Amino acid sequence: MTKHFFLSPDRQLLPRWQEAFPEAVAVAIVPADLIHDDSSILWVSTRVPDWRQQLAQQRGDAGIRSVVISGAPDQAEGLQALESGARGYCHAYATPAMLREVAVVVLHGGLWVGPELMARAIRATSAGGIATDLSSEHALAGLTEREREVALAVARGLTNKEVAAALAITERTVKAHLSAIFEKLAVRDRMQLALRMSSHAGAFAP
Amino acid sequence: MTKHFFLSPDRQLLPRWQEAFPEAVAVAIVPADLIHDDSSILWVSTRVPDWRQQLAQQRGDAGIRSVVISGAPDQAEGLQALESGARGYCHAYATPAMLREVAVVVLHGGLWVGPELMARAIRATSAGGIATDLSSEHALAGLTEREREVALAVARGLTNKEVAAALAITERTVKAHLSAIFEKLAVRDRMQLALRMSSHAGAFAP
DNA sequence: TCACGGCTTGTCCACTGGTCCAATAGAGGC
DNA sequence: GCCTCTATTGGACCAGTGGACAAGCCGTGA
Repeated sequence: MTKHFFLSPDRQLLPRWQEAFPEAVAVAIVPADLIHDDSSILWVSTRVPDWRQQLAQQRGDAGIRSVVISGAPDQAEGLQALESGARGYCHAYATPAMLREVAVVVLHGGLWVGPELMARAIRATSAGGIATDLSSEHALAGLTEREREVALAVARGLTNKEVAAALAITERTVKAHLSAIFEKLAVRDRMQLALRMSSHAGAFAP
Repeated sequence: MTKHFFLSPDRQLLPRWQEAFPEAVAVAIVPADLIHDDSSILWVSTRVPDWRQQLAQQRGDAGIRSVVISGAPDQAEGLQALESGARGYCHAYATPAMLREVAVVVLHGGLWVGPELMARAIRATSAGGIATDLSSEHALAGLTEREREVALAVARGLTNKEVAAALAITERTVKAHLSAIFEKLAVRDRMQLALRMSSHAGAFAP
C-alpha cells in the first residue's frame, strides 16, 4: 500500500497534507523501511536545512520516490531539487487535489514540475533559442523559405536526421537544402553557418 | 465539460484512446471551437506530417492545451514537441489510465514528460549555468588548460585537422581532448559545444 | 505549351566526427 | 616508491556529413 512520509524539521504536518493523504506520517528523519519501497513517497520540505543532502543520499537506493515541497517555490530551487534526484517539485500550499495528482504521476514513473520551470529547462536545452522571425535579414538573405527553416534548425545544433524529422522531410532533402545554403552563403559547413547566424543575432529570439 | 480531440492523419481512434476517454473525438483538422476552451485537450499524433506546424499555430491561441503522442517516442522529438508548445509528450500506446493521468496534469496547468526526457532537460539546464554552488560560472569551468584551447578552437569553427595543426598535435589527440570536453560539459558534439560557449560570451577572448 | 525555379527524393562515395580499448610518459602528491 | 592526473598517440569501428550525378512533382509566367 502506498505510504506517504513528510520530512519536515519539526515533524509538523500541515492540515492540507493530512487532508490529501489521511494516512500520511510526518517524520524528522528518513525511515529505514522506505528503502526499496517503490510504492511509497517521501515528501521533503525545503525547511529541512540539509534537504539536498537528504535527497542525494536517497538517490542511490532503488525504489525511492521523492518530491520536494517548498513554501516559496522558485526555479533555481526547483532545478536543485530535480538535480538532487527528486521526482517532483511543488508548492507546500498546493491544494490536496494537486498533491494527490503529483503523487499519482510520480508513482507511475513520471516527473512533475510546473510549467515555468519546464519552459526554462526546454529553453536551455534548445541552446540557441527558438527561431521566431521568419522575415529574416543579414545572414539569411537570399535563402528561400524552406532553406531558412533548415538553416535555423541547423544553427540550433540539430543533426540532419533531427531537422528532417522536424520538417517532416527526408534526410536527403535536408542535405539538398544545406548544399544550397552553403553555396549561397559561401560557408563550408554547418559550423560556419551556425557561427555566421549567431553573429548576426537578428535571426534569434533571446 | 472536458472534451478530448485526437488529431491523427486518418481520423483513426485507437481502442485504448476510446477506452481512456469514451467521449473522445478523432479529427483531421483542429476544430474551431477548441480555441479559448481551456477545459479541453487536443491530442496530436506525430503521424500527422506537419504536427509541429499545427502545434505552433495553436500556441498563440489562449487556452489551448495540447499533448503530443508518438508511436515511437524519443528525446529529440519530445523536445521538439515541448518547444512547439505542447504541454505533454507521451507514448501513443500508453495505457488508458496513463492517458487519463496525463490529461489531469495538463488540465491543471502542469506539464507531463517522461523521466528520461526530463533528466536530459535538467542536465542541459543545470550545466548551462544554473549551478549555484560552483565557483566558476563560465562554460569552460572544469576543463584543463589544453582542453580549453581545443574547445575555443572548435567553437571558432575549426575542424579537427585545423585544430591539430594550430596546436601542433595529432588529430587523434584533438579527438581525445574533445571526448573529454563533451563528457565534462555534458554536450553531445561540437555544435552543442559551440552553442553553449557562444551563449556564455564571457568565455571568449576577442 | 514550355521554360524556370523551388521542393523533393534517390544512390554512391569520400571524408569527417566521435567512441572504445589500449598504451606511453611526465608532474606532482602521499 | 607509488599513485593519480594530464597529455599524448595508435588502431579499429561506426555514424554523421557533404559532394556528385540524376530525376521527379508543382506552380508561375512568357
